[in-house]
Amino acid sequence: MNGKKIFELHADVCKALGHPLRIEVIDLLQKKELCFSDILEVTGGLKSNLSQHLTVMTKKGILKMRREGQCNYYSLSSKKVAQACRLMREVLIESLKKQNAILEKM
Amino acid sequence: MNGKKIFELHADVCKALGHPLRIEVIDLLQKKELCFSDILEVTGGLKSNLSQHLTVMTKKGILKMRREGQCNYYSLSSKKVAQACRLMREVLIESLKKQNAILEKM
DNA sequence: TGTGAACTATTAAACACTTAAACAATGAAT
DNA sequence: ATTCATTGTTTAAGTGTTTAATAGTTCACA
Repeated sequence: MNGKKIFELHADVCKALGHPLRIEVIDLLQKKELCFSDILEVTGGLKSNLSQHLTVMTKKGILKMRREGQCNYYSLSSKKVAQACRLMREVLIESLKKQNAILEKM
Repeated sequence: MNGKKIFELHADVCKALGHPLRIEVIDLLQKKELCFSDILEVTGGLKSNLSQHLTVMTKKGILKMRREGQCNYYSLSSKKVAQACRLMREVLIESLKKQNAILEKM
């Protein structure tokens, strides 16, 4: 494997976290597996769009899908996804706090 | 704050991980702070390009920058960035293994 | 055969990436 | 003080990628 190839694959997986709707879905699925229409009900928006985003996340390996009867159930492929997401949320919070502190000094 | 606003900000921070060069930089900075030209030497490519990627990461709060003498030193804003990145790398590895297992069955 | 659940295809608009060139800011040499 | 080299940053243009919206399709099953 070319030395840079791993960075491409890694970035590709990370990219799957880089959309508000996808973050919201990961947040939802932290608690438990849900089917497509359950997710749609919470997130709102178009079915086709949600479907596309779920497909992206599944292809990149951060979600798993299982078909049962007429419903498609989605879940996180690993707890590590939720952990990584939580860590990045903390990075965000710290960054917002820092910005705020700077603003208050002005 | 609008309920969805946090997802946007969160996705924005995650998006900063979604590029091969930026993953490579995070990998490098895990060990220690480095100055621009050190990073450039390892990653290769154009300096203007690297500069832009570093600026993005700094603005999104995942890197810090410090000027010393004629050099700009970059470092991770928090160990959490490295941790999150490592977790996502593990998610990738697991996903690659799974794909491989599927291929071998064929 | 009709219905509910979800996926796929298409396209225009928005956004991100690369490249090259111009532009600071600093420090050293004359 | 002036000039030069070094170290990056900024800007602008062109290209490529991602996203949202719409419409159409598939599949299971009652």
